[in-house]
Amino acid sequence: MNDILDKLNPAQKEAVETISGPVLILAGPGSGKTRVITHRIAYLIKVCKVNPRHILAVTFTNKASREMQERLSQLASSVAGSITMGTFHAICARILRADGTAIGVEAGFVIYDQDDQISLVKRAMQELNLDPKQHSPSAVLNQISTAKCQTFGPKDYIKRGRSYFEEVVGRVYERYQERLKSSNALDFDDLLMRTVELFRAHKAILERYQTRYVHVMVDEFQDTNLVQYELVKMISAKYRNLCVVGDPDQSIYSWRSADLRNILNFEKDYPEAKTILLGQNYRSSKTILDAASAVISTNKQRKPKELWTENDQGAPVTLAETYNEQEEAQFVVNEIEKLVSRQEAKLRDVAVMYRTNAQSRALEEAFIRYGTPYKLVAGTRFYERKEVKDVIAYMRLIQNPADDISLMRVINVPQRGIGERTVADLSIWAKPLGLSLYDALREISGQIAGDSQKVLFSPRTTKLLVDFFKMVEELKSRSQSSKLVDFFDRVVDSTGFREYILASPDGEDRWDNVMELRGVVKDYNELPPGEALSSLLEGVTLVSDVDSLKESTDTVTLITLHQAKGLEFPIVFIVGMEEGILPHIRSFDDPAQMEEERRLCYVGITRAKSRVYLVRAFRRNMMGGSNVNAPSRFLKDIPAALTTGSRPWKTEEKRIFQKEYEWAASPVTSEDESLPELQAGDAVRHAQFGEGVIIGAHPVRNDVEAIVAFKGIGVKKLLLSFAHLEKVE
DNA sequence: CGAAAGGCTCTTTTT
DNA sequence: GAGCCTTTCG
Repeated sequence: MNDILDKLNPAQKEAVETISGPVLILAGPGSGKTRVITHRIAYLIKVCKVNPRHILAVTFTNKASREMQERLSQLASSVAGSITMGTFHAICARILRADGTAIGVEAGFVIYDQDDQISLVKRAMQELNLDPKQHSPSAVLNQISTAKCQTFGPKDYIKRGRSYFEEVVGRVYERYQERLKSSNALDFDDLLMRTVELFRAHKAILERYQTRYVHVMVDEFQDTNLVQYELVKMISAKYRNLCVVGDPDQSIYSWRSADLRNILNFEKDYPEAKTILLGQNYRSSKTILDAASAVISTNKQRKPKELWTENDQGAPVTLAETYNEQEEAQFVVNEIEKLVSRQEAKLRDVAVMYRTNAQSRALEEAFIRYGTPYKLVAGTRFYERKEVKDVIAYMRLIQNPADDISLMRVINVPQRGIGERTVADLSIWAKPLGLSLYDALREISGQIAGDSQKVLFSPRTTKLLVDFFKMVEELKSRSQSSKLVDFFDRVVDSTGFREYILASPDGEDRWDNVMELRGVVKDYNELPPGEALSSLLEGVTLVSDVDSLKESTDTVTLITLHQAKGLEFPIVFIVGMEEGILPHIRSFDDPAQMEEERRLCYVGITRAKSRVYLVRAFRRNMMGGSNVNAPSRFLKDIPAALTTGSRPWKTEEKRIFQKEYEWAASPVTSEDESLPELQAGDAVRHAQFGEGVIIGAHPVRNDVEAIVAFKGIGVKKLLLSFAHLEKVE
């Protein structure tokens, strides 16, 4: 049994053994946090003989939860499955499905994601005759979300409202909640807020959970918001065995209402709390840890804490400057190829991190051009793709016909002649009758049969509406009887979705996405029909992209800095180390946000075990135009002794001049090897870029890369096997 | 009345 | 460059 404690250092051991009362574990990066949590749970079960049913563990992502389950089953095999583990949202969804009826939440509710939330805000604003140009729906939603994270309902919000804007938001908020209710839907924030509401209103229910969960643990506590903390406090109030784990320096979700004060308040709310610092880093080289510390130590709103490692000094941090984002991507790919060919790393050891999703584009292009396998973690996130959301909306509508948002999404997809105007009219007609849009369709179908004289729509439109209604009814009856996959195929088939997708631009790719969704559907196939559908729908709303990150294949990982939290890689590239990108321009006028950018940079660097590359570009194309960005201020904070490569801020002006000159002049040099049919100096034509001159060429893998200066466009690097250059005389 | 085409504005990060 | 909205055409 002592193997649970054997391989732990003194601080880790203390964290594992302190099982009663409140505990705050401050865990630096790479300090074996996951290990401590899993060992602590194993210790509770195996040594203290705690029934696993009595343990609740909250994680930040589903992936973290799965990983913990896996590690746990190695330590305490058989029982690991029976503890409650998951994200706040997943756990709350479970609680509300079980007990939500007490506060009027029906068990069959659907969960609205951000996309749906925006649609609903727009709809609410429309109903209130508010101009979306005057108040942006996303700003309004933001306010609503913030309010919910502080458990302010519409009434509380309106009471507090001071400005004109808040008055408007209050009205929208009220209407928004009404609409959620009539659609039998909850949004992300509702899952949390309404669970708190449930517990406040029904002490008996709360007590049941309090009695069950004797031991409560929360991971990534620095990124919890007020409702989440409230929830945790309520559930653990009876036994006060609450263990929270976090690192204030890695708090990067304040824009999602995460509140660092939770950590400060924890010590206030639980004066008897024991605080344990995990300061030894087992992940990174000394150099990397020192560089990261140098970056984070500039923050003012922070308690310094001592981090150390017994790992080797390791390689210096590589700083690199490139001309633009294409060259930046090129540099990354070349460097990776070098590492791989020297057998210093496999592709799977490498992650390329960036601040904004848009930055992945240039990287992807370079990876594709060189044929280096990669996987993109976000981009257009899978479940947010139009084609995927559309199919899901069909299924949601079938499961919950009250879901107006889903109905509006699909009623004319593929186009069946039911336009905006018709839907608006339908909505206006349904509202005073208290009908959902779907029930309104049912009424209309009934009227046709009953030959009512009330004619709402033209005969043509009426027929279209009735046809749609009948189709959905038909599918609904299917959903009761068929296996989920058969039902899925039926949906895609009888709605005409398949032909519609295949006929659209990039149809093949989009169809592949639908088929990928079908693969997910298969996982639920063995459940009984009714249950299968609702589990599927909940699953697809609450998963994130990191959750599906597989380690098995040997590819480079492209990932945002936010998503990289909690992961580790031997080799990390951070690109876009520029003012305006990292730190992001939106943080310039707010010192608190600037500190968060710094933490983000810190999180990125500390993901690395052995090598870090910090790359920046002089020029970057953003919204059509091209910008010259100064090097990131974070680069300056890393002592020169820890780095290799150019310190860009010294040579910057010179570089800009040289580079701009070189590019503008596009001199035809003689650095070339000769090509099969083309050589330097040849004039060529390209389908997209027009006419140009070959500047140089060199072999790449089993291909040749040509460098071509195009008239009015600039210099491009092209692989001959792809580019189809045509020689011009 | 719906669909297609052109013009406008803004770009962070996500459970 | 893309999504969103408005205008125009059928």
